[in-house]
Amino acid sequence: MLSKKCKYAIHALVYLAERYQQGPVHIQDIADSQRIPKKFLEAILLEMRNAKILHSKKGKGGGYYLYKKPEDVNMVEIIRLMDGAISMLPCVSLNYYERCEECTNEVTCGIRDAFTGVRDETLKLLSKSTLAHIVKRQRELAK
Amino acid sequence: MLSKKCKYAIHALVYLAERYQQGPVHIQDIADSQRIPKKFLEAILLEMRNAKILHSKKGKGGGYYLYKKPEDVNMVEIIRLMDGAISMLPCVSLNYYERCEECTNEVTCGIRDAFTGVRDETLKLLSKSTLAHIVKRQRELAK
DNA sequence: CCAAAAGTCTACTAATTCAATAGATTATTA
DNA sequence: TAATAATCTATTGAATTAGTAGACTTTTGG
Repeated sequence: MLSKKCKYAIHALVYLAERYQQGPVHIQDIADSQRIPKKFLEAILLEMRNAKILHSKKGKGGGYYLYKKPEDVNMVEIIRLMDGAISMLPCVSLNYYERCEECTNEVTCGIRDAFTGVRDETLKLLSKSTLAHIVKRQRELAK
Repeated sequence: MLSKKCKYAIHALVYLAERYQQGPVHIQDIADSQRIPKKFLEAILLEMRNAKILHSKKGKGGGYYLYKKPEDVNMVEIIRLMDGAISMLPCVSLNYYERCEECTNEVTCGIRDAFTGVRDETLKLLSKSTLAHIVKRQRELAK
């Protein structure tokens, strides 16, 4: 399950993607519309800013806006940033690999196969899922 | 990520599957070989017993053994039992569905699509991954 | 038949992670 | 230059996960 933080991040990003190239959006505006605690959202946006996904503008008329193009931001990137590994087992993770403590011998472990497959499929699907796709889909559904 | 509990459960099951139809195995034996805290393992095995995956025999010469056939126990069943939902979002879960709090309108939510796809693929792969497969794979790798 | 073995059950406690809040600070611009 | 809005540091509270303790029950081999 994705954490609340990650879900908040996705919703905030979609909101910003819907307003791409329309100037900065206030944190307060995002917080209100997406029902996210403002202070928590601040931290989340800041993290995405540091990851160069968002930019911000301080002072009057400031706020946050997408730095990357909506078609260049996919779910894999967001989940990794917010929650860490995509895979279900650390010993199968590409970006957050860790040796399985409970594994006596990783080489002969028959469990990893299935989870490697799941990881690959998940990455394939989620990397295709971009903010641009989501916004498009949203607009179709709203008709 | 799967919880430790779930990983312990999988390892214990694989261990028992390797010894299928060879009589009951002591909790202590499983705990020692798989490096699982015994008391914690007790609770895990009990849960799987209540789910009719395992059977147990009390008293001297007792222990736990697989009740279901190794080819009939797959990863989906174990993960659901130990950790709950397989899907990454509650609003996309088949067995643990919950309305997304942060979703203003679930019907027009463009986020769900991708995660529905991930759920389906994950279920497909993990339901094919049975104890029998894992043991077989393990024996091949050990050669 | 009874003592030892081994699972069962209830109830905690500790540790970690997740979620949220508070408040002071800095930068910007109208 | 005052108001606005993001930035940063630090903490707190809540929930979940992991692990422990100990008494109880059942079974069976000698």
